[in-house]
Amino acid sequence: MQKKSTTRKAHKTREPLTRDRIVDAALQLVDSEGLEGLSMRRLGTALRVEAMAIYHHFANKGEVLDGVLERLVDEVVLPPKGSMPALERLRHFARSYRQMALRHPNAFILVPSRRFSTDRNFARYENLLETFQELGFDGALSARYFRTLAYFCSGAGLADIASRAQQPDATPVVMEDFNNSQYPLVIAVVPHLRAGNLDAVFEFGLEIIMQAMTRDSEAALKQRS
Amino acid sequence: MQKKSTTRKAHKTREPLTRDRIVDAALQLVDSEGLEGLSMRRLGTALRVEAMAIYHHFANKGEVLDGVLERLVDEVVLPPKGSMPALERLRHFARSYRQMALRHPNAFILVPSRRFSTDRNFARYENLLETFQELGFDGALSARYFRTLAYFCSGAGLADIASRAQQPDATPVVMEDFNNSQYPLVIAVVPHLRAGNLDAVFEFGLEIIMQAMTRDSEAALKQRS
DNA sequence: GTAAATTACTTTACACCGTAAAGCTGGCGT
DNA sequence: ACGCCAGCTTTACGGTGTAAAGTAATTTAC
Repeated sequence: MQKKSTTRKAHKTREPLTRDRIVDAALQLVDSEGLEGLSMRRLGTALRVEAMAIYHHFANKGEVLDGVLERLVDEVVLPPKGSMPALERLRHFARSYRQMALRHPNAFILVPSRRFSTDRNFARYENLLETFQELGFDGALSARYFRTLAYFCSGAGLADIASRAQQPDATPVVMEDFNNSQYPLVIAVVPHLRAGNLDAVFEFGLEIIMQAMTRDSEAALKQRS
Repeated sequence: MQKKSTTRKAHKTREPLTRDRIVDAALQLVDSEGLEGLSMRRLGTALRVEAMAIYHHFANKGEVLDGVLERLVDEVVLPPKGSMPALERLRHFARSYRQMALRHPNAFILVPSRRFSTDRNFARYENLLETFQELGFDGALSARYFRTLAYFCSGAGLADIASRAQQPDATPVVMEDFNNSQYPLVIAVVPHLRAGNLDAVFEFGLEIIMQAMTRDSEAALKQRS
């Protein structure tokens, strides 16, 4: 009752602002310019509006960032219940999480650092936890595996982004006189951490967690029957 | 030759600025006020100096942050080579990493998000990789386990910090009408993720990685002999 | 011993930031 | 027809990082 239909109202004036349009523009700005490139004034300019206009839709900049965050987590998909075994669904979830991170390297930092407890997000958790329940895990074990998977995925997202980001100022680690340096083990490892190999590194770690879950799931389901 | 002894010079004037003193004050400021509480002017005030004085020791604010970052990673200890088996040393390293995160919740975000490739840091990597080598891992496997452990630890640091941070504005998730809500699985899991239980959650995930390393190490060392 | 150079810091200034507060303005309900 | 008010703009304030120039003391050069 307090909010009228903002839908069909722009008939001859310009398109009015909406939370959606603002968050769209904000995410686009962050994707292209980086997190520090997002200012209320720049965001206003992108929307052909004065900065203060945004404050009629969001209380402050933090709320805009929360909107962007919500967009990001919405991109992560857990396959629907019947589509594949529970373990495979979790594996897809983890991969989807990582793909989201790589699509939004500048914005991703928001995900593990900004806390958000919206109702919608609780629903997401509930969905995920159903999958753990299918594996036979109780609350304690679900909590542990949920966090283990989340730790791994968010750490991988951050680290991979940092690995891929080539900052122009930094020394490009010239291999010329680095090859016979004092750090032979580093040299042996570096090629395996190039951008093209990070997928395999991620899959390696993910597999370790998945195998542990498989074992515990079999034990839990057997005991239960 | 270009830098004279800046050590004994303050005989009647005040203590002169040094990079160390600046980074000290910066870390202290971040610890007590948060990352966004660190500004060049506030940092100057803390050092009883004008903000611009700092620029005679650091090119810009980013370099100061890099200094703080260096301080943080210096707090993480890998036990010396003879002190205990390689696997135990890595376990201690992981715990030490986590403890550092919990000691500096406001500054920790710098660690997984800021890239830094100082010589000193390469030396640290080399040290760590020696431990993996002891386990019989080649470059590829070292790379994979190194990253898996790092992913897990940095993700855990971030998530635990976010979990512990109670922001005063947020709804304190009133359990009154939440208990018989639509999210029973969330309710079953939440108590296991309270601050007091996060140590156990971390150890759980760490153990999964350690056990995988143990298996692979035994296989690698056996094959080698 | 004096002049020049260097070092360590301050002063001033600029363009940007988030946002509080007040002003405008056109379409709507009555 | 009138007033309201949602949606946007204007102005302003105190903060930010830092470029550029100024100042004072110490060190160096001859």
